[in-house]
Amino acid sequence: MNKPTEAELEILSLLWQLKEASVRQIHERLAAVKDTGYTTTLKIMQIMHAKGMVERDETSRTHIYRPLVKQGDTQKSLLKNLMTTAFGGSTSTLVMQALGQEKPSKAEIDEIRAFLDNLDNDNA
Amino acid sequence: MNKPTEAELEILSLLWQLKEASVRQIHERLAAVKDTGYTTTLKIMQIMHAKGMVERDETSRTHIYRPLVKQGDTQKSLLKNLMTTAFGGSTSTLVMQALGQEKPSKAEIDEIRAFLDNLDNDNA
DNA sequence: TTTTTAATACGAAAAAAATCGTATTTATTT
DNA sequence: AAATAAATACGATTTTTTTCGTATTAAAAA
Repeated sequence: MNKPTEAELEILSLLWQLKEASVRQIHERLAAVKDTGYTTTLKIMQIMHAKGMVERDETSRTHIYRPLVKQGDTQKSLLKNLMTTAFGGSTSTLVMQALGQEKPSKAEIDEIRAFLDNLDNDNA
Repeated sequence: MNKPTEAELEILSLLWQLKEASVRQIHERLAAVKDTGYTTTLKIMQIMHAKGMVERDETSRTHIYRPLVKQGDTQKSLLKNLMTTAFGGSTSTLVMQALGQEKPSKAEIDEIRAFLDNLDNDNA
């Protein structure tokens, strides 16, 4: 599982969200946020395709891209990496930093509580 | 707050842990894990110094480096970045992924519970 | 049909990051 | 004192990532 580059991740993230998209669709969203050229977006998506991170439907002239790498897997590996490099391996430090970031809603908090209860049961 | 590169982060991480260290000390730990040359480590630490990420005591021949960027701040900004790019901004998804990674101990779980309780109080 | 617009392909350049070799200096050992 | 070892400085190279220009092709509009 090869780590996506920063630019690749931005695009992957949009693909996960949209399920599928053309280069132009992706580019428009990127351009709304950062200053970048169309062919740059195109090229990175082509590279991702060459690497097998995405597939594309070429039946019509405008190719439609879909993510091949699973969001969960990528999240997992990036988190693991960050955990060891920046957090000295401490799960709880990472989790608390994340929670402190911006207050999650009550619903989210409860969701996490339930998750913790489950973990705890397994422990006992 | 400039994002450290991957190689810089590895070194920073060791510096946070050790509080201070010579190039050789850092290099030995790095070399235990990955295949890398001494001058490479040196060069990166010099670059970090030039960028103001670390300070160094040059009074003795062997320079002693100390981190200038705070671990918490760096963690925060890296997490925030990861949260938006890979997690579509969802705190709870990130937290649960992290928790699922490898089971935290009961102590850690309780620590996180307490943290959640606090958050929840503020909400109410 | 001609022109214009919108898409991909592709290579090359630019920028960023990492690696390494060599010179030089300082300390330590013989 | 001479030889060896261990450190920094620094430039150059290599590798990786990002950006972009230009050619070509296909569709749409005039």
